Amino acid sequence: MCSIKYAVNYVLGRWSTLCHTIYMPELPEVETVRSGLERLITGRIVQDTTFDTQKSFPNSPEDTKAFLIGARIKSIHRRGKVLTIDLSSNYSLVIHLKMTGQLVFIDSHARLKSKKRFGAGHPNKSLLGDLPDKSTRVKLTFEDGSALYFNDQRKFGWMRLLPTVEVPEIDFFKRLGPEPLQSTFTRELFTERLMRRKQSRIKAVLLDQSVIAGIGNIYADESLWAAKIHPETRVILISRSKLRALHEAIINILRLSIEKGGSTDRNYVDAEGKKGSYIQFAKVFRKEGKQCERCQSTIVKIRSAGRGTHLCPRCQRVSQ
DNA sequence: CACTTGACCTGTCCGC
DNA sequence: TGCGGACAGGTCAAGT
Repeated sequence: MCSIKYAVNYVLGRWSTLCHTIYMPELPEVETVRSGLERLITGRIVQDTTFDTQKSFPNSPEDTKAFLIGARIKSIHRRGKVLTIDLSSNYSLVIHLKMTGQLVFIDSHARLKSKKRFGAGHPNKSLLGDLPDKSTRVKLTFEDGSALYFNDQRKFGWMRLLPTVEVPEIDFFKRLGPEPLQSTFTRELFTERLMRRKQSRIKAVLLDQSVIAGIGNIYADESLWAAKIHPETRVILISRSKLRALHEAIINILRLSIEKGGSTDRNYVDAEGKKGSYIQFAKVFRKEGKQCERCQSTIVKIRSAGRGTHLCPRCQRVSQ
């Protein structure tokens, strides 16, 4: 699979290191996973589960099995980059995919044709091979023989099983900022959230999940390019009109990406039967050395907020 | 308070 | 051909 991908990218003249630097799930990717899972596993009853260690489930193995086995999948929600699967046992599975986490659904009746892989989607050979593989951490088997796998190469992701009523009380959710795609995320709310961090650099603020939920490295860079703001600009120095542009850019880019099924790789898109992926529309992310489509300057890559950060040095000036 | 660094991990690429 | 180091980046904790 890797070699196919390399060949395709090479032939298209779009060589990149896609094979190992895979797009991390941010809000649009997690939303795509959510809607896919909703369609595929809602109503199914968990028959059995296997999991690697306590790392996947801090609950005792006995509790984990007790609250999972026999439970029916009621509904699936997303908040920021986190998924919550509500079960009829009144427990919920809370899942953060972090960078390399995937949820793979395999239907019992047509194994080869209906494999659905969600998440970061690193294109290793297991996509064509069988699961579980060495990065499988959790497997849920349903009563009809279908299964959901949690694969996570780098093991940064986590799952928690806890009473549904306690889900909003976990620290992660308590700290989380507003959902940028809800109608309540107005320009006024956006400005108010940003102004809590007046002296900080805008990129760091956009990545801060307690300010706004769901934005990661890709969408931070893309939004800042769209609004013509340098990532290192301090919030207090950004003009009113550019803040307005940034607010609109965040919403429009996240929406477009969800429409495109997220920024995952070609294989994932094929598995979902969608024609495009958002990353093909990226203007700056991993485009260093290429021309800015607005002004033809060369896009550069710097480090900001400890992350690789892509920008057009002419369109996005530090203070203007 | 703002910012940086390290830790958590694995796989891949690059230079020697 | 092999090996070490850099790098990818979401989040939290600790240090400056």
